[in-house]
This record gives sequence, structure tokens and C-alpha cells, in this order.
Amino acid sequence: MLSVMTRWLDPDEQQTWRAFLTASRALMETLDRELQRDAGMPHAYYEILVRLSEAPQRTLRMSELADAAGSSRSRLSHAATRLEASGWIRREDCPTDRRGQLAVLTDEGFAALRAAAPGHVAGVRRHLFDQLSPAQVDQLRRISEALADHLTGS
Amino acid sequence: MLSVMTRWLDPDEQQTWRAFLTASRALMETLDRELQRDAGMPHAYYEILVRLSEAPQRTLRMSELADAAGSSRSRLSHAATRLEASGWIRREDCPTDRRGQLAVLTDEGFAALRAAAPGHVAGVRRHLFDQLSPAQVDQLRRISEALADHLTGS
DNA sequence: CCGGTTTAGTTGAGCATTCAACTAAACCGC
DNA sequence: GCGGTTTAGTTGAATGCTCAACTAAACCGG
Repeated sequence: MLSVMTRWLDPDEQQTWRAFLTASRALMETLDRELQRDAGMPHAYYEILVRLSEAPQRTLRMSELADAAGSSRSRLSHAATRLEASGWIRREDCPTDRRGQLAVLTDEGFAALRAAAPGHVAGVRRHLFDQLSPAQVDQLRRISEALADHLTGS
Repeated sequence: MLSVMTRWLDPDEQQTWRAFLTASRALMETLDRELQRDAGMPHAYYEILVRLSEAPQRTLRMSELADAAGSSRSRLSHAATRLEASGWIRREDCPTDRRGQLAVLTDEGFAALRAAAPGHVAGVRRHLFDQLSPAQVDQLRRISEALADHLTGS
């Protein structure tokens, strides 16, 4: 029986895995903290506003928004409640599906995003792109796409 | 004044950044969910147990443990309260520093880790290493080390 | 050795996320 | 078009995290 034997990580794999854990956790925590400090929103909410801002009429169905922002339905529902309370989005009934809800980015929400974006982009540049060679950026894209394909495709 | 102008991400950088976000979020969520389902602990708690299991006497000072597990002091303190309630660790007074606390992995904690490890390692292999070429694994290590150096060194 | 500063760790409040349960509407086969 | 199934979205409870405030002990300069 081979299936009962675990193939452990060899020392190189260990090091890679732990470095990845450390780096991705530190990167996300740093960006999250900067965004919270400078714009009063967590990164997940920033991403919701970004996706809405890119949509036609700055409007998306809740499920489309959840998929676009890489969020569960429940998470988005809770987030939308808070974003609505902040006045950054509003909900509207979907005219073509009575189950549906539309999330609409308000002018205040767009303004909040406009105010948050430069600092956040600067952070992404400083903490990610400035630390890597152009070749490494390209490698990271391919690696990320391979992982995302596997994880979101299954 | 150049400093007021934001250097936005070009389309390639956008794609890289979004792919990285999607991949790292999906990877961590998947592993976290698997660990929660199969071993009843979140990934952050698993990491705490791992670091303790590798320490002499399976014992570490709270701050050393926090650093090793990439956790804030507060986070570790809360986690330790829960892990102690599960019987997986216990706290002891530090003999050389009366402010200090030692976290000790119990036999039950070691057993829980032993039970969790094979499934988790299989998940890391399946969702990460199996999706990448050996060259990509090497690239990912170098990329992660560069990012971690920058983020944790500053 | 005394007072200010730093370090160790904890705590509570508030917020974000997960999971499971739920309502309601659309879809689909017959 | 009726009844079972799927899809859309929300909700509440439980859990984990962050931040700021706090206690207590160690350190350190004069």
C-alpha cells in the first residue's frame, strides 16, 4: 500500500513553502494595514469597489461581484451591508430576476476609491514589483496563473 | 512635482498582481478549509504546533513562538488561550524572566499534529508543488525570499 | 538604587469571515 | 402548469484577527 505513506516535503521544498508562506502573509498584511490606515477599508473591500468601478454603470449582480472579487456569497453579503452603511455602494433590485440584487458604486464610493488608489498602488509597487527583476515578475505571473488555474478550475 | 503623480500598474503588472492575488488567496483558503475539515484547526494554529514540535523540549517563549509562526503577540496570545483549552499546549512560567511565559506542546497536541500532518502535506503537494515545474519551484523560492527579505527586514 | 524607558504578555472591543440554515424565486421535466 | 431541484442572496452564531490599552517586570543612565 503506497497510499498510506506520506511523501513528506524535502528540505528544499520545505524552504520554498515556508518562504512563500512568510512572503505572501507579510505582503497581504502590510498592504491591508496600509489600506486600513490610509483609507479606512480592508483590502477585501477595496477590491469590491475596484470591481464595481470597472463594471458598466458601476453595477454588478451580487454573484458576479463575488466571483470577480474572489469572495464567497456570504462574505460579500456581509461586506455589502457595511459598504452600504458607509454610503459607498447601494443595493437595487434586479429588473430581470426577482431573486437578484444589484450592487451599485455610489459617487461617494467612487471618491473613496479614487482617494485610496494612489497610496495602495504605490504600496503594491514598493512591496512587490520593486523587489523583483522583470524576469521574476514574468515568472510570478506564470506561476500564479498555473496555481489559479488548478485551484479555481477544479 | 513628480511625487504627486501616481505611477499606475501597466496591463502586464495588473495581470500579474491579480493572478498573484487570486492564486495565493485560493491556495490559502483551500488549505485552511482542508485543515479545518480534517483536523479541526485553522492553518495558523497548525503552524504554531509545528514550530513548537521542532523546538527543544517542544517549548518556546511566547515571543519566539510568535516570531517563528509569523504571528503578532496578540494573535498568539489569543490562539494560545484556545490551544490550551483544547489541551494541545500548556503555559508555564519562564524560570529566568518573570515576565515570560513558555508555551509547551502537550502529548495530545503532538498527537493532533501527527494526525493532521499527512493530509496537510498532501494538500500542499497537490495544490502547489504538483502544479509547478522544478524550475518554477526554484523561481518561487527566490521570489518569496526576496519579498520576505524586504518585508520582514524593514 | 531610583525613576524613566523598554520589553513581555494579556485583555477586551470591534470587525471580518466561515459555516449552516434559511427564504424566495427561477428552472425543468413531464 | 405542477412539483422537485437548483440558484440567488441573506442571516446569525461562532471563530479568529486587529488595535489600543493595560499590567508587570527587566533594563539602564546617572
